[in-house]
Amino acid sequence: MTAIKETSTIQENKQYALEKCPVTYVMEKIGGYWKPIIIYHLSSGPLRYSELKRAIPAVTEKMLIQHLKQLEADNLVIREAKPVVPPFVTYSLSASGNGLLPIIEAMATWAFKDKEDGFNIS
Amino acid sequence: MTAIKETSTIQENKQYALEKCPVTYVMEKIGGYWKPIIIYHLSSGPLRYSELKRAIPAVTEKMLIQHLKQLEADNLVIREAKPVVPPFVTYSLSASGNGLLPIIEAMATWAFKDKEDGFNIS
DNA sequence: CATTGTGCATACTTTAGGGTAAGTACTTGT
DNA sequence: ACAAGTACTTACCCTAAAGTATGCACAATG
Repeated sequence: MTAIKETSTIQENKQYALEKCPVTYVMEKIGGYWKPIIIYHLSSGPLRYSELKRAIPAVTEKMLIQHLKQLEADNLVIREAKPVVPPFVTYSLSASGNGLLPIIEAMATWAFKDKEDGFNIS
Repeated sequence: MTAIKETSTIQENKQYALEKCPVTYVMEKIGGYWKPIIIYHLSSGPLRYSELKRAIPAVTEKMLIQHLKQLEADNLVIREAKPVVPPFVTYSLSASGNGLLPIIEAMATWAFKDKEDGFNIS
């Protein structure tokens, strides 16, 4: 993962925001471009790595694996690997990851309504 | 064959994600470092620009005004200026902006629980 | 007459994160 | 022999968003 420079105000401010703001906390966990999409795809059941890859064609392998690793590190998804060859790895949502689904749904509801109402081109 | 890149994949992918994913849509609106914090501070009532500035000392004026402008453009906050000098400008949440509060609350609940459960190394 | 306080604007720099391209190890199929 | 499929890894590049620094117009205050 990208090495973080410990002497940047960006990081300091992120710390501030993380403590002050639960939204930022959540963002840290699901804020990557593909994370919510991955979570969405896993919400209907476990998937293999290659299944995810095919389900989200636009994502590159690097991004997919990177986000999966982060999600795993944050205990949102669970990785299970069978020691066979060719490899057999499945990803599924953890309890914590499942807990995000209502939030995502609430967002979807808001987004839908906002898109409707917002015919106001200012 | 001067292959000048006129379209970035980042933008293409953002488009993809925006259409496919309500979370990304919401992120686009409240995804800035300071936006949720601004919204939080406005949730208890309208504030003047300078009051916001003092309420969130860590934010720079550029970021504050930039995010306020974006929030205004997205119809999440309402700017009201009195044509007096010194200027008197207040910001308040719009109906749409208020609609975000339940989401933020849901996030707060999740974040709180996640922090508790997850005394995970990281 | 210089400072303070309002609410911004704008040029320049940094950095975190996303993207590209290529390689790895191992086996099965042709 | 070689391609294809599995699940990654690594080195490097590019950009959008965040940050730094400064300036503006105006009035009241010391």
